[in-house]
Amino acid sequence: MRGKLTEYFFLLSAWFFVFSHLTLRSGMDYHFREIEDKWQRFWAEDNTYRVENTTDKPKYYVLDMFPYPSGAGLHVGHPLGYIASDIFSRYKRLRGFNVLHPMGYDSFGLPAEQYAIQTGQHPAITTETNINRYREQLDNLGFSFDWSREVRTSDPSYYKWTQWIFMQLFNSWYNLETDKAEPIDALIARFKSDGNGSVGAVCDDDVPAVSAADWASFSERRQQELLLKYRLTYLRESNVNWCAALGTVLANDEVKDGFSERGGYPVEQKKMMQWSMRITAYSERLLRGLDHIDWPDPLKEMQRNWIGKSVGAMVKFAVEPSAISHRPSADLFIEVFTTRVDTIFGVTFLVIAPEHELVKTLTTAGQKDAIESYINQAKKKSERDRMADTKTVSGAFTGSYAVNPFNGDKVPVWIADYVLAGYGTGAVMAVPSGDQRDYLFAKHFELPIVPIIDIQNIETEADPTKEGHYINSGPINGLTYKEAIPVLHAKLAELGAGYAKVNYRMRDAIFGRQRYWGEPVPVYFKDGLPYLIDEKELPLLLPEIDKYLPTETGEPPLGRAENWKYQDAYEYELSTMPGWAGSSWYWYRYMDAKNDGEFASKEAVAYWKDVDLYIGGSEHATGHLLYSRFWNKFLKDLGYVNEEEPFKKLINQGMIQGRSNFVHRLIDEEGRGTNTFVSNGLKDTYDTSAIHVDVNIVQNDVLDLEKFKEWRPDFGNAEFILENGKYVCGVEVEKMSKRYYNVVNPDDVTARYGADTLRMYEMFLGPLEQSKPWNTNGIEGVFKFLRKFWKLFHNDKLEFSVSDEEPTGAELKSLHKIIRKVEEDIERFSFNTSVSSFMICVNELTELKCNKRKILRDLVVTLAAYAPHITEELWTLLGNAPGTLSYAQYPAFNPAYLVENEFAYPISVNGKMKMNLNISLSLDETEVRSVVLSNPDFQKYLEGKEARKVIFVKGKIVNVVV
RNA sequence: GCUCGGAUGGUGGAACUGGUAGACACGCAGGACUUAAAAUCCUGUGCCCUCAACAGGCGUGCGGGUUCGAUUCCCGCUCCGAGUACCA
Repeated sequence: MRGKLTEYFFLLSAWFFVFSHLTLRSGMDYHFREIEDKWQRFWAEDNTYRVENTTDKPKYYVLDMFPYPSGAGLHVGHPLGYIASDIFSRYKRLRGFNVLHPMGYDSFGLPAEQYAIQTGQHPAITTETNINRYREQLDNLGFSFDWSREVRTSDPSYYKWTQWIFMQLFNSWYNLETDKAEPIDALIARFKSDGNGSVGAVCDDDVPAVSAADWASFSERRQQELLLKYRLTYLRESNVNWCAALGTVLANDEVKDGFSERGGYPVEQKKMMQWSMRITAYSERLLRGLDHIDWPDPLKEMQRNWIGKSVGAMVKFAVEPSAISHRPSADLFIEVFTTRVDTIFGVTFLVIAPEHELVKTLTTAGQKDAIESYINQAKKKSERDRMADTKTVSGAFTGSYAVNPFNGDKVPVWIADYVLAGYGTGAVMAVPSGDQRDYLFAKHFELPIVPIIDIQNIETEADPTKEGHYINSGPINGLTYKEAIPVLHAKLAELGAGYAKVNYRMRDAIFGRQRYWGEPVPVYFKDGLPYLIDEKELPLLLPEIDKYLPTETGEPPLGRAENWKYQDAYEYELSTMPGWAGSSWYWYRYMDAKNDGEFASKEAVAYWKDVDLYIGGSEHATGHLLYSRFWNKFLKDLGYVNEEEPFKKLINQGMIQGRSNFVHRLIDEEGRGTNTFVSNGLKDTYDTSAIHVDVNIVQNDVLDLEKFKEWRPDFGNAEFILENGKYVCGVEVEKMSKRYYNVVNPDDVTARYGADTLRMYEMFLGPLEQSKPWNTNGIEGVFKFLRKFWKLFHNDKLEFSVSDEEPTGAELKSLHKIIRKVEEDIERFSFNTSVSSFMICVNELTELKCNKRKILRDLVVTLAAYAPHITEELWTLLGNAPGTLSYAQYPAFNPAYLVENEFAYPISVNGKMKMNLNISLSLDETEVRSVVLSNPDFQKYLEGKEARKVIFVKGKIVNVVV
């Protein structure tokens, strides 16, 4: 304790030294460090931003995507969204809302585990360290988070409820009749009374028909097996992305080009028993829900594409028996999904995926070698290879034929890797006249191409249009597309050959990882079947293990836990939940973060309802944001929450890219680097190579030569060829990363300029949604602005001095312009323009030498959301109680102060601006017309010509047409 | 390939529903203050022509169009960024 205290004082005095040094150096009177420390401490001690769940104020929920606490700490790009959301939260508070603005950590994840593997350090320990560092950095920026509601997904008190939600999913099925999830008990009751024949449910494809009598006769085991086919989370043998190097399974969106997104290791397809989430049950609701939420259109579009709804039909093609030697049954069919049944008479062959289950059956003896070699070749191709040559046509004939149910034509069955096993039925009916891939395939293998529409042009490529009238198409000849569809659907039903069907691209989400640092799945196995542990035993704690690696037998790390058994008898599930588990419901936990009896109380959920504003990156479009909507809908179906959609409005903040600096090193004749460096403007006259240089020793692209020599002692005696006495560095925009020496730590910026400057500067940089490179070139301007603002309240002797005189019209006008502007800008998330307007306002008031209390008081409130520290300080200097600024009232805008009676009309001739004329705004069109035309200065623009027409827009423009 | 964004001075950007393009800031140049520097303040700064002022011409990626008037709307193109990947 004593040691800590001494350390504290030492640090404090060190700070004061740095601080007073800075002050003396710059001679400034705005002591940001002192002010910011003081108020950050005050807010923490005062619990200024603690929020209650019960008030008579309207609620407003502002959420940031919580961070994964990485070892690298925050860089200057991370806080961009947090600053915006903080400004918005503070503004809403000033508008009388009860604002929930929490923060927490998505603290389960791979990097901590990878670090544990390397160092043996428990991930919980490194995670804790990283969180503390993040917290310190966040605190430095003056955010108004209610830290009493902090959540950490890796904390047992939190993952207890993640596990609980998993249990609810396990205990639920999706009823298509009511179009919602329901308790599994209701399904069991149906089985008991009627069997499963009448049950409309989302379930596995291979569910057998079961009568009530069957069900009653089933063993416990068979009953459980059947139920598992209906549960919303279920075990399934699925093709997973297996990454041998990571010893784990990756989700589709974690694999890029056949390699793991993290680490870049090769990924192969492997069959494995996996927990899955039946998100497909919600496809339609996830799609429809997008129409009712205020999200950026590109983001919604991404989700729509991901869900990938297509309306079409299933059509069965009977396999022609003759050719097949070893036919297992008489009624063998190939089922295809098509969005163009209308082209069925143009089918000249079928194509099935190389992995299709019928491939073996359909291959005739004569084609066996060709098919096998093609399959082997397809297997060897990595996804990257397949992507690289989309133009190459490949495939093999099985030797079998199928029969077109509509006209009885025999068509050959081929295999080709352009047909994917995982989509639709893994088989397509090929219509070369209407589909370009089919067309290329037919041309390549010399298969027939049959035109089916009269105006179709298939000379050089397929024509997919639906215009015109059908030909060569039996019953639909002469009909248009619209007329043909009902005829075809009727025919399909009549023939028993198919039915209309809606297909989705989205697949069920795999919900398990062969990893340690994640939520344990609250399941144990008895006779090879999964059972939930008792709810009272939650949380199922993550056990200690000796090493964070898979076991020797290839089991996940949890297999190493000693004596880790349910009731000392049954094996627990050894995989853990994926990264997105904890983040799929966290916004509810913030509502009632400490509740030990529920994930959040009914009252809290009823009060806060949903997130009004969510700010985060668009990279989560098809992961986190889709899973969260899924879990939210599920929780609503069971009555635990009240809203169909969790995030009413969403804003994507752009990425802050790094801005790298280079020095240009002179190269000698042999191509070796020398000890001489050339300034950027002169580099083209020499042979040079560029070397990254730490951006922190560069200011406005000018290199600090001494610091450079210090930074790279190996260049301690470097020589420089300067331009205008300076060494100018080269510049490039790259990812912000340690290896480019372009990482800027917000702590360094706040040490130099303060948090208020950093906050305003990040906003000043440009529109929130836009990605932009970080550079500090303009930060001085924002810093100067704050000092000017401070000066308004102080006299020449740097004493606080405001006057109680009545404000003038000009002063009131300036104030009310900014009151309106900030209001408008914040509501449309245009924070950058507000900062400019604040500068204009302070420039105007400085010009007017305004230090009137009545003006400055309101200005302080208006600026409070952007620069909370300096405004708190001035607010108390103005005589208000400390801490009350956050809950003050945003000043009311009074348009009366902005009324003008004159306007400097731009006068243009033929649309080109020529001059300005001050004209009273009370004049109407004819009066203005005569004022302009009779103005002597204006005559010369007419050049003696007649004014043919005068366009007049009141308060805007006068345009004279000659 | 498809989908969605974007392109404005030396730089970041502004111009909200078609109405004075370049606000605000950085940078740069010049000046004041200072022994000097820092800080601060003042002036100028889209490009071209002009000694300069006045005046003029050009100008929002490129080419057209609609309009009294286009950075803004329409058509075609170029380039950059993001997402997606043979989806039947």
